[in-house]
Order: sequence, then structure tokens, then C-alpha cells
Amino acid sequence: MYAEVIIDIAAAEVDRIFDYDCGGFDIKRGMRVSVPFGRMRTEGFVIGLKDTTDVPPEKIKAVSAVLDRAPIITDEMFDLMEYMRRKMHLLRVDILRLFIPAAMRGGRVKELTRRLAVIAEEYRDRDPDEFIRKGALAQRELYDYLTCDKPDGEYVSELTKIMSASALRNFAERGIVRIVDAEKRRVPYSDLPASENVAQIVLTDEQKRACDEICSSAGKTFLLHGVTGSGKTEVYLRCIRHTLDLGKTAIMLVPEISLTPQMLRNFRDRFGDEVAILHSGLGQGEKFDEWRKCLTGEAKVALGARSAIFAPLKNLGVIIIDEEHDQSYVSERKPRYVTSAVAEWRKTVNNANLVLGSATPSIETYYAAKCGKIKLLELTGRVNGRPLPEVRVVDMCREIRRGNRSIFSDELRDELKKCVSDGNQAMVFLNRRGYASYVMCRVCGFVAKCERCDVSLVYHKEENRLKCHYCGNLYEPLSECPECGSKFIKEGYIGTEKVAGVLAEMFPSSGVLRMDNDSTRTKGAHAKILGDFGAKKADILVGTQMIAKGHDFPDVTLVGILDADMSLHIADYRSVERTFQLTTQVAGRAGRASLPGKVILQTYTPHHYVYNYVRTGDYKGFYEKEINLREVTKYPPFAKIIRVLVSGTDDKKASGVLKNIYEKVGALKEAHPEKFIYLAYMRSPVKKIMDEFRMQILARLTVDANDIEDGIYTAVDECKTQGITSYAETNPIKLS
DNA sequence: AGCACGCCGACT
DNA sequence: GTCGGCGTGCTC
Repeated sequence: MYAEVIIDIAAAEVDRIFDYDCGGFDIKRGMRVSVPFGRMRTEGFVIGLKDTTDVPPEKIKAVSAVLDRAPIITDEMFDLMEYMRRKMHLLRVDILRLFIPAAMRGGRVKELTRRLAVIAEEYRDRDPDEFIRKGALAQRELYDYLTCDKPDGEYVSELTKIMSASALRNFAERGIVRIVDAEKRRVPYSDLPASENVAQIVLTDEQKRACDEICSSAGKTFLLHGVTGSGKTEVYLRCIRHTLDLGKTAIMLVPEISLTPQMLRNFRDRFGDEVAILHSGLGQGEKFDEWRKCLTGEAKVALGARSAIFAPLKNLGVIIIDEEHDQSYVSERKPRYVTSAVAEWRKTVNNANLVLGSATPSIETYYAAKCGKIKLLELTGRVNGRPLPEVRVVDMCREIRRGNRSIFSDELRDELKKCVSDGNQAMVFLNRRGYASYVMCRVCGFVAKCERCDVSLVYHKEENRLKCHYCGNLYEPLSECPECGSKFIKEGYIGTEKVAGVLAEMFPSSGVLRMDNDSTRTKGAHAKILGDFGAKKADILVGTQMIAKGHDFPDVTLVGILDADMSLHIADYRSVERTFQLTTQVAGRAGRASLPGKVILQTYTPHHYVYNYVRTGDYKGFYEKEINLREVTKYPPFAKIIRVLVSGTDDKKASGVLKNIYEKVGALKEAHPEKFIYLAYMRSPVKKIMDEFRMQILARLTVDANDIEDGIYTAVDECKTQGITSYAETNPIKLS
């Protein structure tokens, strides 16, 4: 018997099938094996078994160990691997690595069955003084922990993190603690149905109709369009409940940021132990446990961020993607994949339903719904019947003309004062972190730039350093211009750090919290800031788009949006859409409970059409305007944009590779000119990052040009060169 | 990813 | 003469 093995090394050269002799092991497809590879020993995935091989016998080596007792990769996932390889041109290893938790790789989890420590029956209700000597504090602590906190036992691996390992060994030797096979542990099913009575929420007619539509279908895709507070989550929960009742399983995806404790509690309340949580905040061990619960069928619902779409659940009945338009569903790093494409695939093979939910769907999704490709379900009212907050658009040019040069308009300042003195809370949104976005000499125009990247530096006051937002490099702040020696240094656009400072001065007695990439560096900082604000330890929360999503603060009555134009003037066909989504989302934070909300949106282009639709909360109006624009200008969904990015430290070599790819694409255009709307190559808008020069090819194709799209991806594969990174992406979310 | 093979410059 | 630079190629 021969095993077809994919070696666990992420390199294009070894992303092939290697045949190994099974060596008498009972190997099944989907298990991992340890194999000799060249002069080393590596892990590999068994993707198939066969009786004969074409490889000459002298080359064949034997598997040296089997790492799993049972397959960890299901047949569905192997099919998905094949699909992703064809469609997205990814390496098989990279895909397989996405499917399993990191803890499984590199022998970090040696045994598939984990060891569980339980207090032995005969020691359970005895006086510990009889068998633990007086000074043995570690033993005493362990005994108390296992009898009181973990009467059902605890994993040895977890236990040794917080308790003395030697005390545990001592107990095990004396028979006080029994070490049992974790696989045999029964799930306590008993307490599960109890929580159903917590809240018997009565659905609105719209919610009920949406639930009925979804639950009575199979193999369909839905867009659930509903404003903030329209009760989408309740619809999701009901659909999942219904799916479980049918004996099927469910995946629910949310943007990482929305995985708040409330959300988790919601799911735990409804689905108890049947829900597995999968997200990056979990420790490796925890993640492994949750993932295994999915694989063994112990869990029926997987709740998590993007990567939870790969949860190893069998018999999927429904997949839900909440905040469908969110950028976090497109992976930016190494294996680049689009979550919705994976979801669509899993939906199809499982004959499951796919529910895309959003208050501000992406134009492409709404278009698909309008065309009848997917089914549109709408929730038009808010569950509490509360009107959407009033949005006031303030012209900042007018403020300047009137002599107000501060970052706040008079109206926003007055409202902030009123809000705080009324004992309410406010949120101030600015999508730019740091203190000042660039530092410029007023005499000669010198702008401080990063040595390694083609971007200007941002001044961070707390650190008193100039910082590069691309590579993180820090520089000494400038007191004078290094070019001309002048002391007239001007600070550019303000960031959240400065706003927080100004507000702290304006409102010395009310706390001001700041939430952005810089203030949430450390683990748990996130939860702390939100927790403090929720507990009203501060009256004002300043932040970037981090504050825009999924948090309910009942006492927030005012939302200030500074410089809403920021995302508007980015040279990108989606910039208007993004501005609409972002501002609408931030605006939705105001007035969620009993108090009415107000939003003050500051802009230098108050007459831009997008603000009209933001003001009235008119998604459909915005959509109509935008879709017309896309149609006449031939942008998605009426075209497909392919971007090829090539980068490397060697500028010449990189541009050589780009030229090679461009020639191949040019040949494609020659053969099918009617499929190309646009084709060009150029330097990337950010010419250099981390000392790597970046250049790109942009192609705009007709929507039916799937073959050309694949041709471009193939051209990129064929031009892979040592030391040069290159990749293609379709409808990229950013173009920098 | 590793590691060997291989073909040109400055050292004991 | 040899030690060693890292370019290219192979691993069932």
C-alpha cells in the first residue's frame, strides 16, 4: 500500500504529491504522518492511498509514524482543497494548514486523545488533611481546585499551566488523582434545554417571514438586509435552532471585532455545549479543543471569525455571514481567500442555506439580490420601534470661513458639552490613528518619510516618535527641518491621539477613552476599553473604525464623525461605498436604548451625494445611485478587476517578472480583445514597503471572462521567481 | 524548508 | 593551493 502525501512545507516546489510506502501502518486518508524527506523528517498529510506507484522503487521511502488515530481532514475538506487550488491558485499545504488549528502541527499535540485528571472516587469526599501533609500548599491547592472547581476533571495540559505539575504527579502516583482518556469523557447534556426560557422574544412579522423563508429552503443564498437594531441576530439564532432540530449543523461568521462577550453568551445560552467558538483570541489549546468538538460532532454550531468557515462540521444546514460587507472577510495575508466564495462552495455541496446579513450590504451583493441570483429578505423596522438617529451634516469649510479653525464644529462642541452635562455618553469617530499624519517643513516643504517604505511618517505623541504605519519603524521627532534647518515644522492631519488629548482638555472632569490600533496593542486591551466605557468610567470614547461595529452602549446619545471625507477621496471604485458603510455604521451607535440619538457628521464636501443618503439612512437610494455609476463606468459588478502585485528588494528583477507576466497577459488580450476593458502596468501607489519595491498590473475584464481571469492567475504562477513575491487577486479590497 | 552540489574570489 | 560565498536543484 502506498500513501499519497502532501509535505507540510510551504514552498511551491514541494507542493506535489509524494508517494510513501505505508510500512505496515493502518493509514487512512485525512491522517497526518511523519515521513523522511530528503535528509530531514517532516510531517505530511495523507490525501490518498493506492496499491501501485509510478515512482521507481529505489526512491520510495516508508512512512515512519502515524500522527493521528483517525482522519482529521474530511472528504468534504479535500474537495474544498481541490476547489481552492483551482480557483484561487493556492498551495495545497497552505489550504490544509487553514483547515487545522496551529496546535496540531509540529508535534505540539502529541497524542490525539488528551489526558484528563479527575479526583479518584475514594478520595472525593474525604478530609484532605488525612492524606495531604500540612505544608504541602501546592497539593492542597490542586485538591481544592479539582474537587470544587472541576469536579468533572480537567485536561492535564490545562491543569499544569495553573497548578504544580509535581503535585499532580504525586497525586497520580498515590492514586488520589486518576488520569483518564479524554475521549471517553461524556458531555454533560443535562443542563442544555434549561436556558430556553431565558427570553421568549416575540418576533416581528418581518423577522418571522425571514425565518420562515430560510427555514423552508435548502441550498439557497439569502441577503438579510436590515438596519442596526432590526433584530438580525434573532433571525440567525432561530435559523440555527431550526437547523439543529433537523439534525444538521451550522456555521456563523462575524467580524472578529463583533465577537463580544455578549455575543458569546447569546450563543452559549441558546446552544450550550453544542457551540464551538473559533477565533484568534483563543489560546492554542482552547482553539484545539473547540475545533475537535466540531470534528467529533460534539459541537453542532461553529461561531467565529473568517477562518471558522473551515470548521470541520459534517452535514451543514446553514452558514451565516453577519456584516457581510465587512472587509475582514477577505484575508490579506499569505493564503488569500475570499470567505464568501468558500461559504458558497460549502453551501452548494451540503445543500445548505447561506445567509448574508448586513445593514449596508456591499453593492455587489445587493445587485445579486436585485437580479434574483440570491433571495432578498428585508427587515425595515427597528425592533423597539425607535427611529434612526438624526444625522446632521456640518460643512467644515464654512466653519473655517467663520473663523473656527479647531477640529470641532461649533455644533459638535455644543452638543458634546450638552451630552456630557446631561450625564450621557458620546463617541467620536476619526479613521486616522496617531497624533499628526505627517510632519512637514513650512519653509522648504520637506516631509518626513520612512527609510524602508514609500510613505510619510506619523507623529505619535505618547511615544514621542515618528512612526511608519506600514513597517512600524520608529524615528526621532523633528525639532528642525533636516533639509533647510528651519524650525517651522507643521503638523498635518490630526489623528485619534490628538483628538483624545483635545477632548481631555475640553472635558477635564469626564474621562476620555481612546480605542485604535495603538491603544489595543496588548491582549485584552480591547475588552478593557469597551468594558470601561460600558461601565461609564468615561463619558467620551474616541476611536477609529474599531468603534464602529457591533457594540451596544445604551447611554450613547451623540456620535461625532470627524473628517468623514477621509475614505471618500481614496482613488478606488469602492471609496464612496465604503464611506457610506462606515458612516452609517458609526451613526448606528447613537441612541440604541431609551434615549434618542444624534449624529454630527463633519465634512469638507457637504454636498457630496453620499451624505444625503447617510443623512436619511437611505440604503436603497444610495444603491440606485451607485449601481448606475458602476454600470456606466464599467466597474464591479459589471466588470471584474484583476490586480497582479509583484514585489521584491531587487527593483530590476521585480520589474522583469512584472514584464514577463504582462507579456503573457498581453497575449491573452491579443487573443480575446473583447474581454478586456482596461489593461495597464504601473508602480503600485505605495512604491516601496519594507525595502521591497512594488509594482502592479491592473486588468478590468468583462464579467464573463472567467477563462481570462484564470489565465492571468496561471501567468503569475508561471513567472514565480526566487526572491520575488507575486500574486493575483480579483476585485481587490485595497489598491495600495 | 533544508541541504548538497558547484563554480569563482581572498586567505594560511 | 584551500576555504567559503550563495545560486540552482532535489527531496517519494
